[in-house]
Amino acid sequence: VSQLKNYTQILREHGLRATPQRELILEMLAGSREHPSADYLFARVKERFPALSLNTIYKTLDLFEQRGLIKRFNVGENIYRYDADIHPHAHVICLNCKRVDDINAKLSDLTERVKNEVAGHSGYRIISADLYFYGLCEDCRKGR
Amino acid sequence: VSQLKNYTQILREHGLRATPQRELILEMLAGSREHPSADYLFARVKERFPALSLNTIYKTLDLFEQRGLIKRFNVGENIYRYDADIHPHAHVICLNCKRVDDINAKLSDLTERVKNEVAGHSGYRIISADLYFYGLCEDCRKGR
DNA sequence: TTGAATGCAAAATATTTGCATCTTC
DNA sequence: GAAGATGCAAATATTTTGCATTCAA
Repeated sequence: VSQLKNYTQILREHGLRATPQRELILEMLAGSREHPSADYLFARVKERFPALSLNTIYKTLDLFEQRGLIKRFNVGENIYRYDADIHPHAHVICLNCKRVDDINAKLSDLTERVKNEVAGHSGYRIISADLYFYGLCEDCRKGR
Repeated sequence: VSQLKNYTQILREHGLRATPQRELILEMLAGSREHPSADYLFARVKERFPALSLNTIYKTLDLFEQRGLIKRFNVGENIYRYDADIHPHAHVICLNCKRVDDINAKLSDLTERVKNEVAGHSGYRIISADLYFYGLCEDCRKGR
């Protein structure tokens, strides 16, 4: 999602009504590197819209995903996380602090490369790929 | 898990008491290519142990995973699935019928290869990798 | 003004916890 | 016999559904 466009415009371009809640949810996702869960977004968006319901968060996120605005995924926690960066990219998860980071930019083509390799050698017609790497982040290794 | 050993022996080798429920759960996992969920295992094991509780399934599966007997994972459904094949290997998931298959044997080293590639180029110390590929299985493509 | 979005409440799904009883070693 | 496993019940966590009210276009 381009940082230069305003969110009203982006929503309309995707055939969605521009409500203040939706704009803020999208803004938070686009401005976050944390791959937030519904619960986390609910808490943050509720600060500005105290009457907000979790229902709105879930409905909005589902809709955004259906229109291709965001991606929903699961790193193995049985919690959905959401990402405004829909460009295929792999994730690294810290087994200690549970943070979820994007993979190093040097490996930005990894997901596509691996997907293409599998596509030719599988009984399936492959449409997408999700790659997750588990380990220890720098902070946790240094005991921070 | 070797097919030749009996499950009593395998459990004891892993420091676990051999109860009939555990033996059957392990046998079912080892004999299945379906990557079953807790719920599915519960239904199947309950056929032979009608008093079985879901609690036992979950406790047993957790324990098995802690001892390295099985692997727990999540293909993006918010349901845990379990696999007695602990050898690192990628999975392909049918977006239509939701079946979860192991990747083609020709690509058996894919997970390790990709993991090693990432290990050198990441701020993380990488310990493991999970690769998921989504698409349409042969049956669904042929409209079966 | 009208169809769609929101909020509130309840339900559904999956998993975890507490505890008494029973079983394995 | 003692530590550990099982079963039953209740609790927790996350997501989904139903419906009346409000809002965007």
